[in-house]
Amino acid sequence: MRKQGYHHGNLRQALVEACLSLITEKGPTGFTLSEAAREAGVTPAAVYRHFEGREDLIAEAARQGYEIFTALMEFAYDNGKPTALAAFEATGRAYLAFAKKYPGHYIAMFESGISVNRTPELAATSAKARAVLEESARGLSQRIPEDRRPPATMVSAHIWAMSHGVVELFARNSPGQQSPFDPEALLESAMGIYLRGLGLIPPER
Amino acid sequence: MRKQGYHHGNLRQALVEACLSLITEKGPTGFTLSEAAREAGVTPAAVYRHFEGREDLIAEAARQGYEIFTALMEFAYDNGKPTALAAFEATGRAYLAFAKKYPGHYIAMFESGISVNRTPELAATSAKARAVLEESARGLSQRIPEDRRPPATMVSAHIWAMSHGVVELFARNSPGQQSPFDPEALLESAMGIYLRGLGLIPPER
DNA sequence: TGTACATCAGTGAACGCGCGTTCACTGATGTAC
DNA sequence: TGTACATCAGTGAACGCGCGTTCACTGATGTAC
Repeated sequence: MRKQGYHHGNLRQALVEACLSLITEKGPTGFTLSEAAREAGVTPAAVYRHFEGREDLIAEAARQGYEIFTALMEFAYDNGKPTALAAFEATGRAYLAFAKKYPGHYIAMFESGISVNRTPELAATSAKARAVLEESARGLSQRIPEDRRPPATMVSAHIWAMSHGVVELFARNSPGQQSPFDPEALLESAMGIYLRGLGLIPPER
Repeated sequence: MRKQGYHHGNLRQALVEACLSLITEKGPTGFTLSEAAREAGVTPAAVYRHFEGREDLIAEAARQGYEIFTALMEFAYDNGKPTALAAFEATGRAYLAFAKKYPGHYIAMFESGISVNRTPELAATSAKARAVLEESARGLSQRIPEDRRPPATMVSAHIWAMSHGVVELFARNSPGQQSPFDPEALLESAMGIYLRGLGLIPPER
């Protein structure tokens, strides 16, 4: 972000970071290319040396987000250790932690309207993220007797939807008032009830 | 939307509708006041006869959304008939149906970043909507033995988050590809597992 | 029923503004010899 | 080590554009008598 001479040194990344902080502040469509340039301490024209335009900039922010996201999820999942159940719960917590720690990335990824198929690279990165979630769900659902085992992709979708819903409705100081619930507690309790419903933890605590 | 003479006749509502269709197309911040005026067949200056500006217009769209939403939820809930469980499931389905049928309203309400406390009127309307959801959850959770009964507000929040997550991730042809799941089926199955986890429906189907 | 007049809801011209984008340019950096 | 030169990454001026907002205005409507 700091500029010492005529050459910036790392303008590309500085622009991505300006974009991220503007997204966090004003939403995915609430800022202009010129603003991002200004925040990076540079002329609007300079942006074109690195990106084709605003969309392209946001897409790169999203890509970096998926990169971080995947790493975090993989770390949390830890190849299903110590148990499939614990690993699964850890991914849920990691999802929330990511949304909290990287709000700009999160918005670029899930709220900006940028298509994941915009570039092959973005598609690949996001597919990898999804794969971790699904592998975690698969490990888990294998412990359910085969005849009443739901598809792992479905379980994964359920938890993803729940996590995303919690983030959107309760983790941001979203529509005006702040949340009446602690988002972590909310996700934890929802997952507990859900897993009980799957027969993976005993009905009585 | 049709203009026959010098006077529009119902410009205020026409503007709201233009706003809704633009929101659906381009997102909550992806259109201008002038565009909305144009779509309603009117000069930008005319908008100021009815609204203070863009935000005010969106807020009115959101308010109308909450109005419809509440009515739909109340109809689905039907005072807990025939059973608390059936009524609860009906509200879940109604949530999804609303999001599908009124995407513009839905976005104005939940994605536009318009604070629900912007005007007392908007706050009241949205509180009423939330109340229906909570009453439904309360009726349901009363059937759980008191010593292990979760707070109704929490149950309500869980279902709301799940529904919202399903809408955002799977009901829109959101990030690029269309959904791999039918959103109705996804919500239905998630709610089934969740309710089983609460001990409200038997463990084995 | 007809007329005069007040009110209302729109027009259209004007303004200043910031944006995106292009372009020839220039200062800084890297490298061949 | 020094120098010449190519390349790179930025500048800043220029442009046309559409926006938001204001204003005096005007055409349509409603109403009192």
